[in-house]
Amino acid sequence: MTARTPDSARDIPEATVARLPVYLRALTGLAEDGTTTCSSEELAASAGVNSAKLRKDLSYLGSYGTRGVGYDVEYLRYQIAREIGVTQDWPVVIVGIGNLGHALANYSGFRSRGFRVVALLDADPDRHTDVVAGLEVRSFEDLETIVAEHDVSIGVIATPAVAAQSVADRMVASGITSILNFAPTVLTAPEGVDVRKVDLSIELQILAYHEQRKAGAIETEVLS
Amino acid sequence: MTARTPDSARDIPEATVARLPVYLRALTGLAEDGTTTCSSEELAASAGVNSAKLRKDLSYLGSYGTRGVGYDVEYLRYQIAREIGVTQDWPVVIVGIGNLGHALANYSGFRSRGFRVVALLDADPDRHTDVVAGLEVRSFEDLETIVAEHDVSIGVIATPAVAAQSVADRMVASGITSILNFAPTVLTAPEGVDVRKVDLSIELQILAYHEQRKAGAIETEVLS
DNA sequence: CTTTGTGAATCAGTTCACAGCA
DNA sequence: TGCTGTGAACTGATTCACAAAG
Repeated sequence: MTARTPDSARDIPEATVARLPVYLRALTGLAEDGTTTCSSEELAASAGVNSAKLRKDLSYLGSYGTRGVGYDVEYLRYQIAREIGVTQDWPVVIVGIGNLGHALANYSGFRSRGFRVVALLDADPDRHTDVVAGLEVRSFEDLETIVAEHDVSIGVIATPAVAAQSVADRMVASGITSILNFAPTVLTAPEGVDVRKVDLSIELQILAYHEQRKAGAIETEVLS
Repeated sequence: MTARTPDSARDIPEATVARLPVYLRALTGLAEDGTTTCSSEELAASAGVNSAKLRKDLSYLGSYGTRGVGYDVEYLRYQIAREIGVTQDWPVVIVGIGNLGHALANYSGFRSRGFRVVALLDADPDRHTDVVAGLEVRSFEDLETIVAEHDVSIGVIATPAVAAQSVADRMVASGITSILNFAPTVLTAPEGVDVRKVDLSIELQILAYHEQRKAGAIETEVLS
């Protein structure tokens, strides 16, 4: 056993991991503006966080700044990209090519950030003639073949809620170990398989909650 | 001043607020299955959380359960819906009718959860002839009129990143106080305006980070 | 006897404030 | 002198474990 855990084996807090992509995007923006160096204050402003949090977050990756100066934009950008793992190319399959699946297939932000959509699958044979984002929509039955062929470890679910769990089960069986779920349902997956969800209507409901309280506060003000 | 803050003025932790929509969905599912009563254990399982957390969350709303028995599904569902504010109808405008805007306009989960899309706006005149989800795509210039006419307080941004901040500014100026941002950029808004973001590629990047570490762990195992 | 509702304990995340280095 | 990197203090969220209620 070495005294220090080597390389990228340090454990980074979940909250920090969730912000690294934001910093990466901010740094890309600064680089495009021709900025070569930035302080924690400037980068924090572009990323929409406070500078103490930014510095603490970066400290989990290592000491990539220079005291009295700041950070080299390009160097830091590379270090964060490497830490996240987006310097390599991740093949991805999307299952469920309805409105949302369409939008995801065409989303350029995946391609530009190290993700390559290798296949679009749908259970409905009527969709198998479609070509979306330059890819033919294929049968869900082809999942195993595609996963094996392209060594896919990340799957995206954009099916209706009722189909989502069975799609997830089949993904796991075929060897996928990370799932991004857009279907409005809770998925269960075995230990070792990561599931993240994006729920469009939940975010709106959270806004509605706060909006309702604003209205309440105004009423209270008027009454007082 | 009363000793106890009245009605819904109690303050509920942010983490709890974010889970209430999940409980609401789980309860709707149970109700559809014909379940009339459930324990915290059962509801927690449907929502994908542990039962202690569920009970603590519900305790912020009030005492809606019966000791020794559990919760009445329909009654609890209504109480949570009321607390979130989705018993009323929230008019919403969507700006940016590209692939994602299309998908959002057609998303049935909004309608069924108390949100009514009253207008689709786009800056591109070529899109103004389109009809999406039964609504004509209108000019972004109509924003103020529509917000005033329908008393809109929630706006959804699905434009490219470069346009997002100016759309947000214009929304705020027109009276919108809650914004859901799908554009991959950090928005700034004045005090009193809530902004939430949904970033499709950030979620994938978080999965990639964990996926990369799994691969690393396997390598370490092989070496040891 | 079962299951809720909740103080107390624990754990994670954020902010503060300043020592240490360029 | 200026800005990073980080212990220490603080704040918020989660989990535990049990008293209170039906």
